[in-house]
Parts: sequence; C-alpha cells; structure tokens
Amino acid sequence: MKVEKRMKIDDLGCWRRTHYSAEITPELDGKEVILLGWVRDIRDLGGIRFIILQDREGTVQITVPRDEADEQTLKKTGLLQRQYCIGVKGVVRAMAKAPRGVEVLPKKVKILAVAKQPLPIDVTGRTPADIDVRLDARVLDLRRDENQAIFRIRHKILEAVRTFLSKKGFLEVHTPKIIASATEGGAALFPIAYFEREAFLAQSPQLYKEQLTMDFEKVYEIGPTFRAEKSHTRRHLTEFISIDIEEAFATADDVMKVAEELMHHVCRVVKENCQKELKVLKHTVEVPSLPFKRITYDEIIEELRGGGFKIEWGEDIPTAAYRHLGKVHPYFYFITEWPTRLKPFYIKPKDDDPERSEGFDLMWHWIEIASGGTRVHDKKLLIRRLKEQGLHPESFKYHLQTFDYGMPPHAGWAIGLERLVMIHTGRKNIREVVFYPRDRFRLTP
RNA sequence: GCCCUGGUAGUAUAGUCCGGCCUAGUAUAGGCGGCUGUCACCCGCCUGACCCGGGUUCAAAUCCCGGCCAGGGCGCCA
Repeated sequence: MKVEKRMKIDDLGCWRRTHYSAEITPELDGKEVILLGWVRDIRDLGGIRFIILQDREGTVQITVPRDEADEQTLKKTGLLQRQYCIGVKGVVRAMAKAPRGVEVLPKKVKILAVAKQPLPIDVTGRTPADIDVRLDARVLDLRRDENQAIFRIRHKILEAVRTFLSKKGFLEVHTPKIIASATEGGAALFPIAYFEREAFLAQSPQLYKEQLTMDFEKVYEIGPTFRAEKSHTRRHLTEFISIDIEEAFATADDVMKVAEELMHHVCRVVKENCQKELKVLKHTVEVPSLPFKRITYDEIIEELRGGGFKIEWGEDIPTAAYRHLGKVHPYFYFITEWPTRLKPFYIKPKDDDPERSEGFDLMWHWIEIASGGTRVHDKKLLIRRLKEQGLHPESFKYHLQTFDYGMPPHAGWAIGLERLVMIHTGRKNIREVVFYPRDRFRLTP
C-alpha cells in the first residue's frame, strides 16, 4: 500500500484557457498558452517526460525535457498521474517528432484535482472493459474517444432535428411527465408517490401533443418517456428520449413525408459535419434517397411468407421476421396500413377498410425507429376504439373533453432518439448512446 | 416473465471439458528503480484474483445444488 502523498492542490486563480488542445498547431510556435484539462497518459523516459493532456477538443503533448525545464516544473510534472485535472501555462514549440508536429513546453503547471490510482477503467482504450464495468465508471468512460464521438454526433442529431422541425413551422412544446393515469394502455407505467396520491411517469406525450394541435397546429417535443417493461435487449431502456411531432390538418401521408425528409436531413448533417467522429467510430453514414419505400402490412406478410415466415393476417411481426426484413430492405422503409387491432386506440382506421389503419412504422433495417399515423379526431369513434381496446373512457375524461372544442384532423409520429443515434454511430447496444442509461436492472449511477 | 451463456488481481484474459502437475499463467493499470524524443516507449524488481453459501472427494478455480450478479436472446416495444 502506497503512503498517501501530501498533494498540494492548486487554485485555478486567474488562469483561464487561451486554447483548446486541438487549437495548438505548429503555427503558434513561440506563443504562450494556457491549457486546462486532464492527464490522459504519461511517458517518462528519464531525461524527458511526455504528458498527454486531454480536454473536450482532443489532446496535445506537453513535453518536459530535464535540461530545459525549471526545477519546480520538473517536480510538479513528476507528481502527475493519469486523469489528474491540471492547468499548464507554457510555450508552444513546433516539433516534427511530436504528435501533430507540435508540443507545449510548460513554464508552470497547476494540479487542480487528483485521481485515485489505479483507475477502474483505462481511458486510453487500450485495455478494454465490459460495458457493465464502464457504466459503473461512466464519467471516466465518457472521456474515451469513442464516447466523445458518440455524444457529439448525438448533439448534432438533436440540433439537426430542432433546426429542421423549427423551419417546418413546428413549435417546441413540453408536456407533463407526471401524469394521473395511463395514456395509451399497453405498456406498463412506473407508479410514483405523488403526495397523498398515486401518479405515474408518462410513457408518451401522445395525448397532450394531440391536444396542443388545437392551439398551435404543428408541435414537437423532445423529452423523456418511461416504460416499466421488463425488456432485456440491446435496444430497450426504461427511460429514453422520444422525438414526437403532431400536425393539424394532416394525414399519415403528410407526416411520413416529414419523417423521411427529417431522416434525410439528419443523415446529411451527420455525414457533412461529423467525419472526424465517424472515423473514430469506424462507421459511415449514407444519405438515403427520397422517397422511402412504402410497403403495406399485407405486402410485408406476403414477403415474409416467401422468406419462410408464416404470419397470419392481424398478427404482430416477430423479431426473427423483422431481422429477415432487414436483409431484404437494407435501409429506411415504411410499413403502412397496419391492422387496426395491432395499433393503439388513437390510430385512425381506414374509412373504406376499418380492419386496416392509417398507422405506419418507420423501419431501419430490422429496427423500428418511428411509429405514427393519422389520429382519430372524432370523439364518438375514439370512445368506441377505447372500448374495443379494453380501456375505460372514464379514465380519459379530460382528454376526451378536448374533443368537444373543435379538434382538428391531425397526424403525427414518434422517433426513438437513442435508436436514431445508434444508426448514426453504428453502436449495437442502446446503452452506449445514453449518458446514464436506465434499464430493467440498472438504476445507478 | 421465459430461455441460453458466463462470473479468476483495478481492467481484460489463460486455466474449468477430463479434479492433483496452480506455489493460479499473461497483458495492461498501480508501486519502486533505470533510461533525453516517446507517441500501446523500453528494461528490471514488486503488489494484486478463483462471486457467495452448501455438498461430493484423500484432494475443488475445476464436479453437483442453491443464491446473487452480468452478458445475450425471446416476448413487449421506440
């Protein structure tokens, strides 16, 4: 056991960053800079010491030659260990032998925080760790290059979605996540203690966003949703972010166009702006051509029959069959005209064929990434559909009452953000693309 | 909820089938020492582990039972 060294922690004082690591280029030769970040790696050769400093923009080499550095700096840099938070004031030197042809010679070093050794995971990524171990040490894990890339792409996607929807005239809204009763039936809700009453975490903004079409016509929400499903797969979470839109005076066809244009836009933005990140992830993004294929449920059943899957009309499609579809349709496609009985009560049955609905799913390979449709806006029909699905219209009193005030015909969809990020990062486990994932078994950190 | 697989140092693994040769091997991280151009630096020395409980046996990391935990799949879904 190592004797704890008395480590003096320095104050940030008046030090402010002048450059990010990535901004240190050979052209800055001779310039004094202040860098703030973390020690990623140390290579001490005896007469010369290399410290790799990492910040949010990348890394830069701090070089400490014994015969060039003053004693204080030599001593201080000798104390450094991986993941110490440090500040470096020094001079840039163009140096062909250094990474990126540039290094910083420190004049003064501040240790702002220390890190306990040995660390639970290797942030350089050389010694791999299992996802469970990584998630337990998530803050360290997120410093890894791969995660920096994933979450930058995630950010870019969100930015692209907001820009796109805003330009299309959608207003960003936020609906309550604490609700009094089930919104859709089906998926299980998490009950919570709400003072002296029981409440639930919202499984979807569905009913609220529909209501808001009465006032704002085109709305979208990007927010958390909660599902108390005991799912245990690489594509399910108990808490995830849903991108929802709802549009008045529109049908499934109209909002499918919005969805495919959005996918096209997002792919383009990621492809154009995230090459560095994609390279780290060894992944590529193809911009899809428009329009996406639209395949009816009936056609899908027929296709699956050809692939050896015998699915009765009106049955849901099992995962194995979806995997087969993913091979036949290797990119985005819609499955349309789902049997009404397979869709929630608010999905509109076709006028001329009520067994079939105006509900659709947006697929990517074998994974469902969005679900939507034309909604029922006729109160009587909505009540009938509620009953058909075994739900009690009384529990939807406040929702149903809004249909008395001129509910416009409307349509919408919901996209799972995490699945969208999986597509753009090539990650196979949804937990990889969430900062602090929550699943059936994980509630910490 | 069901099914399959697994649990060995901080991390990742070898060994487990076919019990004894394991005083548990390796890499990396960590400690100490050396090294002036590293970039997975290198070299030497050192620290550090068989998930928990029960059973079988002369003998258990290894076989059996239970538990806990993890990974994957199914169902459900986004």
